[in-house]
Amino acid sequence: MNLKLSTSEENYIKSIYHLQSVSDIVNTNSLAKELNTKAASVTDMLKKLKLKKLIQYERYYGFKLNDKGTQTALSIIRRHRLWEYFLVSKLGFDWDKVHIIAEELEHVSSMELIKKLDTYLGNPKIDPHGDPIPDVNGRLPVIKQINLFKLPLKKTGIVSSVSNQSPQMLEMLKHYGIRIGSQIKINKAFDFDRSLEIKLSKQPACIISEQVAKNIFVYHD
Amino acid sequence: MNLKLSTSEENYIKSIYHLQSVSDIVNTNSLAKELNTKAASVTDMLKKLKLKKLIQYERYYGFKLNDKGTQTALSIIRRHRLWEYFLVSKLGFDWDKVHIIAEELEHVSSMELIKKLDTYLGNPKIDPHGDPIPDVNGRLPVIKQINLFKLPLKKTGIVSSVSNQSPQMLEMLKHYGIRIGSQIKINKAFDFDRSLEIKLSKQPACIISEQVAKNIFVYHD
DNA sequence: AAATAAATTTAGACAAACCTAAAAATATTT
DNA sequence: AAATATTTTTAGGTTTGTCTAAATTTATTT
Ligand SMILES: [Mn+2]
Ligand SMILES: [Mn+2]
Ligand SMILES: [Mn+2]
Ligand SMILES: [Mn+2]
Repeated sequence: MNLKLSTSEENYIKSIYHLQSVSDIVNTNSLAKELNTKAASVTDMLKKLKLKKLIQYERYYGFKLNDKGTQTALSIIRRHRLWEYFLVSKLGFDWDKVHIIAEELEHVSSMELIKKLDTYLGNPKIDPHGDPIPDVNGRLPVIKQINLFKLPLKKTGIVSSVSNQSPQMLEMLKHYGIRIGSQIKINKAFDFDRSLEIKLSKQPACIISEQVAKNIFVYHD
Repeated sequence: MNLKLSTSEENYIKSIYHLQSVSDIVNTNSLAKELNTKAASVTDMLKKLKLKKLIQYERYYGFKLNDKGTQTALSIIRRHRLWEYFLVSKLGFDWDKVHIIAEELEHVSSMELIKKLDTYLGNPKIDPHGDPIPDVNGRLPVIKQINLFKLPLKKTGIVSSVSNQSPQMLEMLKHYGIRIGSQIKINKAFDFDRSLEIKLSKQPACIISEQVAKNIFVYHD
């Protein structure tokens, strides 16, 4: 039995992982929808993944990743997010364009490549969408992120994620020059409309509305 | 019929191109050998590539790339060599390790990715093995390279290729700090043993033997 | 407790890419 | 010109990953 996983097998493993982290009920249909395929194809693949000892699976009963499967998923997610980070920070892609490309790059199998890429990028801990990047051992860094409103005045935070990723929101953030990784400080909080005057490094201060601010999360030590 | 080429189809196209550039006699068997596959599989693929109008093919008679096929090949080679350049110049891989990895990366299909990668790398013209990188329009840059011995004294050349790529040779070059793309100048040529005193930017001058020098090719304007 | 609905699995097929073994075409000896 | 050798193609299979349609199991109504 082949040790190396195919692109398809990897995509299934990753999708199961994601569905599991969102809800406990991971079933054949939801997985089929996630992967743009049919329930019958999912069943076929579940049998194979069970044979490869990556999932627990009893027919009609349900399925979930076992330890080996979880580790595998984390390693694929690591590759995916490192590539996303590369595409944004080095090649200058907008963060809403990188997912589809990383979906292909994540399947390039060289261990050495990912090790060197990680070093080259400076061992980043969060990807351009604010999601944590698992380390070599599959451990997810704990990112103690707080809502921008909870950041004390005049204290520097680093933008770690944005909960609304609609094109409209991304357009605004781009206009303000706010990105994942940006250093941000609150100069003043206005009670009247809960707007905030913020200061980003190398940029003049500006004011953002409550609607924008409440979707921004930062971390600080 | 699917417009996008599969990884396999791309590998076949690229191999045909390479065999054609080496010898006129490109036949089923040589292609099978090049691709580590069997003659029967090659015949199957030749039919498909003909259907996709990438090759001229008459059974028992022979085959070759047509214009569309040649352009396709050059575009794959462009991706391959840009990735090789990236792996060496940015990630610090040794040049003898990058081919296998680029063999996978070349199949990632985003046009935008290659455009941005090219810009990021500074539009390089030669890959780490000294091979020319086709431009966006599939044109191969003409690299007027000369043997290091032909480089006039005190004139700067750029190392463009090395004809001996044995591990022993690569080890020596690494020790001297000589790489594809290095700026190199000849300070003095010794008649006694035909050794050369050379000067690389940011390095003290050093002397290389005739055996080493004769394998080094440079280009200069 | 039936009846009905929903979810899941099986049965059977298909395309892509590969294989082995045999047949057919072409090339080279004798 | 035959005989032999080489090259290439076909015939028929396999594996992977997909599909539709039908069967089976489980869940929800009535
Ligand atoms: Mn993927
Ligand atoms: Mn992401
Ligand atoms: Mn390849
Ligand atoms: Mn190369």
